[in-house]
Amino acid sequence: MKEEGSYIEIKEVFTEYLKKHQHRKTPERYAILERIFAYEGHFNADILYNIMQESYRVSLATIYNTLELLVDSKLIIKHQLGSQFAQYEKAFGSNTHHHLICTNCGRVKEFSDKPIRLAIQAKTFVHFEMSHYSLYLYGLCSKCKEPKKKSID
Amino acid sequence: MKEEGSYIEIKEVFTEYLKKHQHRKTPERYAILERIFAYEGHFNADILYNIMQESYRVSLATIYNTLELLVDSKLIIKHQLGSQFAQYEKAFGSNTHHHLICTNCGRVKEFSDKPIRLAIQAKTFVHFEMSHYSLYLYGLCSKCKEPKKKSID
DNA sequence: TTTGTTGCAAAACGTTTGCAGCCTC
DNA sequence: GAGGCTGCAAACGTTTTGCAACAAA
Repeated sequence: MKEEGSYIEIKEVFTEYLKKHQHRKTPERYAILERIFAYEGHFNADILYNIMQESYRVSLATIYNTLELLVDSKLIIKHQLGSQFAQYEKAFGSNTHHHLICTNCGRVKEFSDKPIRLAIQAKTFVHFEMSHYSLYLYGLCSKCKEPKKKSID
Repeated sequence: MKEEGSYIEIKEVFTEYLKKHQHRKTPERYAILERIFAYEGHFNADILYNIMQESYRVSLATIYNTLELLVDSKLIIKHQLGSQFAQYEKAFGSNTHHHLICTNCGRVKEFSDKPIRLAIQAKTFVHFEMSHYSLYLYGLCSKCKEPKKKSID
């Protein structure tokens, strides 16, 4: 897995993708990519839309359009973490991680685990070519497990 | 993990759950459970609604209500496999399995893998109590990978 | 110049909710 | 009989779509 750090590199990957698929290199698309690059953590279309208003004004339709391109170009990952709306996160710059989802409050936390990662990566299929994966562990977070004890968290 | 086979046993589990949570034992709820018990594979609320019309007529609202109870009672598992709508499957009668999802055609296949299962089950958290998990592997199925070669599958 | 892309608003989609009547407890 | 559950339809929130204007190629 290549470690892609700078925005310049990410931008190049996106440009290559757009060129290859004969999509246009619009300022909106790069503005969105730039904003995502600077954003830490999970986000959804609405959050991104609100953030964008500060810098480069784009419509929700364009947000969705661009998110789809970014997912297809493997620059971001789309999650459906149980809620109605899709959540996204950068696919570059950070290590593979999994998600803990509290079935009571919906809170999402990330964690990494080498044995799990290795076990999954070791798996190969004759009739399937894996590109990426998502592991979601559901359960109760500390707050919902022990409601009597006030955790600051 | 206890192997629950017959509908009688499943029904008992559900009855226990309803009793414990002071929910009423309505004919609609049992009719839905019975239909799910007989159904093979993944389904969603709409599919279930259509199937139900053949035997016991219930409204979509009741379908959703009952699905939530069944999820809560751990008799079925809810998945968000990338699409807009939730998919469900029985949590009884079959082994733990994971999902292969084709990013091109959306086809879903199941597979089992002991090393992966053990690695995940070995993981414990101080501030999180795992109840269940979902592993989704995304990629290209044989049909979408080699479109020239006709696979019978 | 061509045609993909944009913004806007309306539509679509799965799911949830409000409410009157019903039925379990 | 009280109150949870049902069916129905309307409401909801996210995502998609239709269309005219725009701009990248």
